[in-house]
Amino acid sequence: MRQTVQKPDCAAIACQDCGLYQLCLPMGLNSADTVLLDHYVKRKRTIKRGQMLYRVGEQFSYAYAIRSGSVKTSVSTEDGRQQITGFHIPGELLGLNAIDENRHNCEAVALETTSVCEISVNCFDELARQIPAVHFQMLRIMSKEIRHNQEQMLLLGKKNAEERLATYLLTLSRRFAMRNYSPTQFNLSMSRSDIGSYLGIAEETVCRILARFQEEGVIVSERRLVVLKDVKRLGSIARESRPATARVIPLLRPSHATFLNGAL
Amino acid sequence: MRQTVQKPDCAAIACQDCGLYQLCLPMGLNSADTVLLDHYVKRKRTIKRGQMLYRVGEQFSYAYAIRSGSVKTSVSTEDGRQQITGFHIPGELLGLNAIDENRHNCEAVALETTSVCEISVNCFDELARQIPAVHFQMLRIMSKEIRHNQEQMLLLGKKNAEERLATYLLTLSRRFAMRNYSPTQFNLSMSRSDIGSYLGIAEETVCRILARFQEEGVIVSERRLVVLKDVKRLGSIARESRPATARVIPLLRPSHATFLNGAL
DNA sequence: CGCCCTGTTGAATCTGGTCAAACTAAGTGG
DNA sequence: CCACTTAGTTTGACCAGATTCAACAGGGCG
Repeated sequence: MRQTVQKPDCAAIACQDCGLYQLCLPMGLNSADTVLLDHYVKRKRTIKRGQMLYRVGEQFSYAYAIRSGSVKTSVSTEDGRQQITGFHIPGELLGLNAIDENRHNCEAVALETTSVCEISVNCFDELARQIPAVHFQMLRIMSKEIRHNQEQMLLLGKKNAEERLATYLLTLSRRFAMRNYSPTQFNLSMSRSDIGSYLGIAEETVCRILARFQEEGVIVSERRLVVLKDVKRLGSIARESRPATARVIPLLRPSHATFLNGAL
Repeated sequence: MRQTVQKPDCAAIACQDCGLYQLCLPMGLNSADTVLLDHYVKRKRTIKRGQMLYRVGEQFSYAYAIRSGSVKTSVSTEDGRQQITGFHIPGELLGLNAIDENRHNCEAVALETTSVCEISVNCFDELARQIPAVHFQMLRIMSKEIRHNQEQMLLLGKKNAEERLATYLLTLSRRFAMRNYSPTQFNLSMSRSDIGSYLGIAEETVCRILARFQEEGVIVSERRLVVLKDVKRLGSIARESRPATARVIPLLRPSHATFLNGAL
């Protein structure tokens, strides 16, 4: 069983190339030995489109780092209406928010064939005890998620369909850019229906607005392929809360340095 | 300056009666000495209705524990539309989600005269180093917020105005019940406009639906006073995602016991 | 080749928003 | 103590954006 796992293994899990850089990169850990050891405990798992990573109510035993592919998370009303709360791409860590209730409170489904890395919660314990910085990273990850959720609430509560779509396309664009993919041309792994569910509008509305954007020359959209033609215009439609020029924020700031316990 | 603060002081901050029980109660700390020491570093602050606790972009220097009163947090679009993301009552901890960017990403405004306890972020560092359980509590607090936000996204994305109001009243009722106030009769500290902003509907709609509920005998509402007359009915209107019978979840579970470092 | 899923477009309907106005409660200042 | 102001609340009338229902197109896959 996993309880008898050795300490270095846990560190390894967090620091290999399995998509967990969200947790380990900012820590500046020496990964030489961890890479060496990561065979021991890393548990890769591959799931096909439509398969579930975890479901509501399920015991929280693992967090998941996405290696490749993409995943949607969602919550539902008792009568089956489903709200997608997020799309997740490689490098992101999933499931941490189950920590409070010890069971997952949303479900995660693969949008395409997806490879993930399971991290046992016990491993987090281990990791966190050894490397205080891991704790801080966990806090940051959750903090980031809260910020995203706030933006999404603003979108769902106050924006009209056009603004929602524009915001959505721009956010995607930025995320791709951050990972060195083209920010103006990309393939969507999610269906129109998924987009609608995420944005709180009907899938027909998604189609209509995309068609309108295309008419106006703002984008070109052909099924799952999207090309942004006029990012500026898109931005003015989106009317976002934050300036488009994202400030570069240092990964770690002095006042939190003690969290790192000298790891940096 | 606060950097020279002694270790016990920080523990004291977290464990006095200043509303921080969200952070310390589950830890089972001996509060005798901490109460004794809490004069040193606790910084109480009282703000009047409409005054701001922190604003967007402001440096993240303090988290706030609410002692009395209530606070709303909100985010806004660049053209001024405001989405209220949460109402906060005594015992709750505010502002932690700024940890990632090191600056507040929402604003917090008092709904009435409100007394808070400022906790320096440096103190969290101190606290967390001494008592690993504090880290775990911070994770839990943020996890809980994420869960709330997910529910709210479901509400904003998929529910109609009636369902939103019903959900809102029931959620309030449960929160009051949890603090040993009457779950069926309470005063709202927020305006109709605030409720509307929170639920993503116009304040006129809030009025209309409340009037309808009253006609149907589900509630009695007189300005800020609300009396729930038919909780069952309200529940069936709300169509919530979770069963009304909330499971009792143990504060700490075995697999996370190591976080506590034997504090329990 | 034909089925099925996804996406697209059209038309009718309706929920909830907007605008406007009246009303209430609570101050405020003379 | 009362006239006046102001903020909050309530109700009505009208309208627009988005949903719903329905029909259809087109790719992908067995």
